[in-house]
Amino acid sequence: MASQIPEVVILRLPLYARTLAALRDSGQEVISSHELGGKLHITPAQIRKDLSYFGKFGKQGRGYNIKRLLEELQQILGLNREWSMALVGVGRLGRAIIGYGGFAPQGFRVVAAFDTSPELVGTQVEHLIVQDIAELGATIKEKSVNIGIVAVPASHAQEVINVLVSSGVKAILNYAPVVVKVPEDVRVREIDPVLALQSMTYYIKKAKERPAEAATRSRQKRAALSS
Amino acid sequence: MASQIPEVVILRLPLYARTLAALRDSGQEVISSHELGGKLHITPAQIRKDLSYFGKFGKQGRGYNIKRLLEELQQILGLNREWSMALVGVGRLGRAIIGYGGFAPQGFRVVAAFDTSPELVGTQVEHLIVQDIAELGATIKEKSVNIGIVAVPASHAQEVINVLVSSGVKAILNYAPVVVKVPEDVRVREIDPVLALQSMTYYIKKAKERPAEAATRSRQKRAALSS
DNA sequence: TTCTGTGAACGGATTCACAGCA
DNA sequence: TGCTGTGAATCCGTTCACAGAA
Repeated sequence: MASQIPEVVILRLPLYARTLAALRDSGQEVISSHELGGKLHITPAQIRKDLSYFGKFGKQGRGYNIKRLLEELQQILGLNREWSMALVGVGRLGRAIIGYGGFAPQGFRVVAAFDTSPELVGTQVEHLIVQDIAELGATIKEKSVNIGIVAVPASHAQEVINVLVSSGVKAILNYAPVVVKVPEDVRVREIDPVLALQSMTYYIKKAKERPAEAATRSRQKRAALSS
Repeated sequence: MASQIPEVVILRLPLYARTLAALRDSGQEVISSHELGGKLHITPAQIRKDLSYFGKFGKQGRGYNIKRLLEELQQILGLNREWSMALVGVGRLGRAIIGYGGFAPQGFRVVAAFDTSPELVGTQVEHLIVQDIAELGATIKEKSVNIGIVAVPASHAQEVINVLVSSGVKAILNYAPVVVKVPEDVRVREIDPVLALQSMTYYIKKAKERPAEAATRSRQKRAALSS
């Protein structure tokens, strides 16, 4: 029963959490769904409905206590702990991922890096020693890794993901430009800047072809902008 | 009139194009909506409906000619040309973006890089000389840049995007973890691996709390898997 | 008043189902 | 027989609108 929460809702929660964290750091204590919606281009009703799946966090007439709501969201999303991740593929992209400073402050840590290349295995990249992919299963158990990051060429992504999945990983951040097959209980998120670009070019092209009505286009649902 | 094509459809087209390109390279000549759907976890009906917004590209009883359909999609998306991009923010992330090998083969080229730091301006990064952001407007016109890439800290993203927009850029790839405000006729795509991770942790956490029904969860629409 | 929480109404994307062509 | 193209039906997320608490 209960909890069949739409996936889109889950995708928006981290956005709320991020924004609330920034507001908290700026010293603000309370926010209304209207004001939060203004910042995120989301309607106030949407935000209230999303939150209502998880409980009643607001006060009528006032809004939401930022600190309180943030803590609730972190609890819901599991952000009040550290998550260990294993990276596969220590090429140029993989190295950039290891060096990316955005993960650690949010509690995500790359604790192991794997590759197949004999030249790479054994070498040090930042704080990690590159391991052979044969050791993946053992290391994942040993270091309680929950998340895999795939940064290998598209042609090898599926096999790498098979190894991750058979080692028990349930969440994969996939930088390889392919849609992969995974069991029902494994989540994959694709990070692909090229796909993002290729959908934007459609709109640039269209606007150039018919410049007159450029602004008529429907955008994502129009946010009720605050005052 | 006409063309109010849902944005989700446009987001799927590059996926189709990518897959068709791989099939073409593998020598396959024809594909059915059923087979293509199997590779992408998309229902055959969805694919046929998506394509029907743009024309009739298939042959009943046979399927789609891969080369032909790919060319059509490239035409529709504007992928049959080069696109010039300007990068703002030459920190660690910015440098990784400049060095990323995935853009060029798809016709996307970073032709200028900007920063505000006096230490960086004038230095060379790969094939580019870092320019002061004050030169952005002029360079964008000069080099016919259509796309901006933002790789600055969240706190500066909005102002950088304001500059890009006022220089005429209509598409922005935003690596900064903030939702920014842009005019109706400007497209923004966020690239944020942390948000992607933070929504997956929800499911990992949930599965651990109620392991019994882990596999019961509804996934994204179940694809009718091929044979 | 102000703003939340929520059932009901709505709207739009997905899926169905079938006519029709190869 | 096989598979496309597409109106119709369905499903599901979004928005509405209002009761009710502060």
